[in-house]
Amino acid sequence: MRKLKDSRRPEILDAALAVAAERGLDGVSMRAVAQHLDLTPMALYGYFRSKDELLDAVLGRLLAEIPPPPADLGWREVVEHLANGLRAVAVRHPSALPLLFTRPAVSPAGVRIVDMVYQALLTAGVPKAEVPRLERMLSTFVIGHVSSETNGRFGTGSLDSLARRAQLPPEQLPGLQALADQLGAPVDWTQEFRIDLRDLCDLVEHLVSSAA
Amino acid sequence: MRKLKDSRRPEILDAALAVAAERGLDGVSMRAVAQHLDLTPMALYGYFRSKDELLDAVLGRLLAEIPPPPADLGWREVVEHLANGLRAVAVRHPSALPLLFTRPAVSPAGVRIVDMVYQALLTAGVPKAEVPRLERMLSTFVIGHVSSETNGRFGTGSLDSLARRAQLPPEQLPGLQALADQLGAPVDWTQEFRIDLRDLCDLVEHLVSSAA
DNA sequence: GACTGGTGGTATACACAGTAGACTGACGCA
DNA sequence: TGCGTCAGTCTACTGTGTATACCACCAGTC
Repeated sequence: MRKLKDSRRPEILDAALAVAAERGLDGVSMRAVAQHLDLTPMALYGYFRSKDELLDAVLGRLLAEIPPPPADLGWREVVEHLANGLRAVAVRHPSALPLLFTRPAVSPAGVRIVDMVYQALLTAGVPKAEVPRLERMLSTFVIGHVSSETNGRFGTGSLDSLARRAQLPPEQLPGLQALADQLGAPVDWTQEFRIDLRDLCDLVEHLVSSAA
Repeated sequence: MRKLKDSRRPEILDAALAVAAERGLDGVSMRAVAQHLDLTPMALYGYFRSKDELLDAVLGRLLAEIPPPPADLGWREVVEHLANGLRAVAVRHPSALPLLFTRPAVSPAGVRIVDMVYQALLTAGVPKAEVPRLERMLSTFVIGHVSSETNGRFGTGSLDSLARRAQLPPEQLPGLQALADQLGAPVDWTQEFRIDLRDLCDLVEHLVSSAA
């Protein structure tokens, strides 16, 4: 296993993000990244053993962009800070975001974030045995929401939802029919994200108080 | 835009799933699927306009595998039925699962499922204006959990979590340290999924009662 | 019987992907 | 002077999605 250089690794990750922004994640090829740096593709293999490893590093870079929360925050604020931090990253790098759900976050930055959530839940009074589960639930929601938002699972507006309905006879979709007027309205995703998060923190608090 | 044949579409989707099971989702190439059917790759283009369209159809097939809930279930049971149905699909086709989060579910089967959740929430007494949000929250969790479980975001066991910790000095990870004994234990994902879902349904009920 | 149109494929070819392997040139140090 | 390491190049192989062109068959219909 040959040793890898690391001098220009950050530069390469930036190039990969730039390419992703310009041509989408599928456009991130070794050739494209190399070209962005005026290099040959094979030069990258001195820094990353494979394309997969490069993409893992890109994900690590994304997570590292989340600023650490100030020390004096309460547990809810910590959770919100981290969640909003991830969402801000998503806004900055929407096209790179699918990485979040397609590969495990094994980078140091990822571990650090999980640890902060653990601490937050512990100070909230969650029993030790429940902490890992609730961390998984929260992170699943946050990553899932942010990812759905940017990759289109939540639909790209009313036009889309109308088109989907048209595939089936309306009488087979009573729920959609009953909600016809709600579904046309545009959604403020930032607000929805905040409310969902508040609800989930309420849930945590509820579990704490009912366990006591 | 040429018209597509549909006679052998199901057969092709089965072949794609079989290839995914054998060689992983990345192994699903037009050539591999064709070979599985003793065809040339180009024969598939009579049935699907592109590989993307084929994969969308595979996702539709997965969702169509979820059995419709019996008519006499309460709203919580409907939600649980659908959630467990999706999870069962995930167990049957783990390697195809990343499709769930990487492309929007625009198939009729997907629309039908969303509609059933809408109906469930309405009968639960959720105000119309809140229904779409809660559906998104629930589906985000369900898809996210199932997807995390099968694609490894939840880690592949204690060995993995130990390895992750080793990347950083332990004194930087007080949360992980405090939970050392919990984190080694194996997790019953089926149970965790059920408990999470129960908690989320409790949350829905709480919102209903506090809105009244 | 010839003509037409649709169905269900094949054959060939192109541009692009990841990456193995061998190589080149520059630089620091003995 | 010569050796080792670093940084990057060049070439080539295999595999990918898919456009274009073609062919064989079979049901009607004039």
